[in-house]
Amino acid sequence: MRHDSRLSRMLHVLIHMDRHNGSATSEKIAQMLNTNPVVVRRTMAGLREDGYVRSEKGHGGGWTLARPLEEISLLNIHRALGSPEVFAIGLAIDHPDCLVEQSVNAALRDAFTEAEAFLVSRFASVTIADIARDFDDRYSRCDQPQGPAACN
Amino acid sequence: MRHDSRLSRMLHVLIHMDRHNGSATSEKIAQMLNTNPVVVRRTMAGLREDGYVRSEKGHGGGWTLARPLEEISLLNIHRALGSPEVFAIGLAIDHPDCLVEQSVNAALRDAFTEAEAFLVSRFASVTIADIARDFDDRYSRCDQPQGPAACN
DNA sequence: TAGCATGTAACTAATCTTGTTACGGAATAG
DNA sequence: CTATTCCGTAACAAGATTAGTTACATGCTA
Repeated sequence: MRHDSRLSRMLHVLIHMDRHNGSATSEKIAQMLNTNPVVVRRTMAGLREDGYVRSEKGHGGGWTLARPLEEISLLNIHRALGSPEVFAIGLAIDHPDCLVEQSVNAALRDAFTEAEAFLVSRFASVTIADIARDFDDRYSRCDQPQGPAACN
Repeated sequence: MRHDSRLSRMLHVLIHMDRHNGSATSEKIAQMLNTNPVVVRRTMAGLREDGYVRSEKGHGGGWTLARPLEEISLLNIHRALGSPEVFAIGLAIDHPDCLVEQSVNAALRDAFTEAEAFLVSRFASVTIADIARDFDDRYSRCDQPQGPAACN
């Protein structure tokens, strides 16, 4: 079962956009994510619709942040991506009328519903600015001579 | 992203096996799950290795419960299935040396780790007998004349 | 108006899971 | 001891989903 890494990727992009503060073309972003411009446009479209980024055409165009990172939570981005399915494990619906299946699914549904509520509240409580601050910490530490080799 | 419904299906099967208490062939189970015998054997193999069911070859063979449902938790079955990935959302690893990616992934990993711990403890606290009891409730209720149409 | 950048549809490729076929081995009935 | 039944497993085919790609239209700016 393959992972959906769009959330991780979008957070990555938004922080880079903020720190480099300027506009970035889909081409540039695609290089950053090891993918291609069309995929970037597809993915960023949701963020634009929800007002977190803006896109401009023509010379000097590209993508820019529409709001400060303090005002964007992980949940906001999750939703902007269409609230993709969180779990890779799901319920069987082979015999919807079977009472055994109903009991099994009710039990599993309870557990997954609670776990998702937990995750959602966690996502709501973290802003991208929080993550960017953590990045600043790492960066200042690795800026030292004895720091890690790669700080791109 | 397609769901892995093996957990739900295996719980379903185990309860049926217990309530009908006798052995069931892969063929029978396959019919119950709208699938085919080879898939059943593949999936049940893990449960057998962990000692929850036994399989016997030849005439009158098939699958039987090796332990009472009281002693089998949802977590046991989850593990017997190889502890499949719980989440459909994952971390991007396009640039492992990029400190921004590291910060993003650290934040996401924290959230997912906690959510998974929650789910695991939930799974550990529910036995299949608990679910079977819930089934008994539903069954006794629907046994009434005014109950649901299908009580297979 | 030339060139750059996004928007989007349509198609291709890669991947993953499930379903299927085929055959081997073990147990049992008769 | 032989035919039948059933599991075990490998190997292959089919189906579904996602990411990647191509192509072309639109819009903006110099």
